[in-house]
Amino acid sequence: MDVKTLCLGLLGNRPASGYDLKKEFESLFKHFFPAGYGSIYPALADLAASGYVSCEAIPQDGKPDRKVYSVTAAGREAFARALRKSKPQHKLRSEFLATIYFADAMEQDRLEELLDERLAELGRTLEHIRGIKDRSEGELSNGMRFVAGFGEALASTAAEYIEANRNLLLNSSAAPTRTSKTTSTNSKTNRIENRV
Amino acid sequence: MDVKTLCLGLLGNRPASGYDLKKEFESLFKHFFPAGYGSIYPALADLAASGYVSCEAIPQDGKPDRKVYSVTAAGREAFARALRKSKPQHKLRSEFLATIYFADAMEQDRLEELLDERLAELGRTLEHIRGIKDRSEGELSNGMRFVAGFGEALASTAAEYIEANRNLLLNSSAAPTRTSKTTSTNSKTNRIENRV
DNA sequence: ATCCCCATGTAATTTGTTACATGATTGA
DNA sequence: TCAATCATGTAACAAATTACATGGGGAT
Repeated sequence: MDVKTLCLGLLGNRPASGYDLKKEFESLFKHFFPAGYGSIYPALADLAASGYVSCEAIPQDGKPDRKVYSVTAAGREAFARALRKSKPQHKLRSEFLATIYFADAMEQDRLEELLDERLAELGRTLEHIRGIKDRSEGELSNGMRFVAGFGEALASTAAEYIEANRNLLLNSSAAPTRTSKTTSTNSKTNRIENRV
Repeated sequence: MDVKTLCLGLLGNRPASGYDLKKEFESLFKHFFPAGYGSIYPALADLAASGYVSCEAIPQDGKPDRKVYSVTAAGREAFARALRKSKPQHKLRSEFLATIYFADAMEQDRLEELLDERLAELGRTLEHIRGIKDRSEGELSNGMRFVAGFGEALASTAAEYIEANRNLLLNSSAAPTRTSKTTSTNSKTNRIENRV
């Protein structure tokens, strides 16, 4: 499942131009599968070359032709095959965590800065996802809702974890607090009233 | 912060061979910064060429020389600079979520299979992290504990979310449930009380 | 016997990111 | 006037993954 396959899948919902697809990537896929023009345009060219999509060029004035792509029958089959293909990955690559791993070798200020920046980013992610959910009330499919909720759950857990445990990086006592109902035994120390 | 920088940082704790570093990547970094020999060996060669590490080759019989690398003063400075460098990224690339996004176009069996496989993987991740924590009781630094706890929190949230919402992908009613203490009131609808 | 651990590396390939290249229209 | 939106693409670069290449020793 690469950018190419994803473009093919999105075109299955409705015909679109590369520019349109970029906007879709910016909206729902942003937090778990970002893609830029540099990936999308070549992907569309490849799909067209494989016969999985057809392209209609619509002339416009002042702008390059708007090239609208539609899935072909072969394209639909190829996408269905891709969905059946096993083992979709789920990969995290976090320079943030890698950096925090070396917290001992860092200055407090720098540490605070990193944690705050990450919290801010998580806040933006949450806003973004909620914005999508609000704006498109009834229009989301089950898959879309599931995915949006998943992103929301992960981002809020991450934020809560950072808030609950940042002191662990500054002082040198205490064990990590799980932001969860199972957190159990942190009675007085740092307990989080949490929830989950 | 790439594999090269991470190797440099790890060598700051103790001298090691490429083989040793691989094992460290397999342990604590596995879930957020995986790296294979194909990345590690070239990284060490680069670091040596830059003068950030020195190498001592220890002859062995039947095996290739064991090459043990140690950080130099220049290497320590370079690593400290890297830690001060701003904006460490935190990137997720999930084919899993991308696939689920198209849940409507998939068969139930396939969907179940994907969810179960993901849950199994999350279970393995949790076991892995807890194993590390248990095995190295007092030896973990604050940074390491924070990172391990972070991974644990994310993985368990993901697992709980999938379990709580898989029905959403099968039936066609209901809104996503946030895996949260407030989940409670799913009285008649499926409404979620949620939110952070 | 067979598999896993030890131990190193190179080369090809894949994928994606960033920078480059162009340019009109619309709204603040 | 300035920024944003619309609209497409190519080329260079970066980074990591995978496959290739080799081989002894020890445990089951």
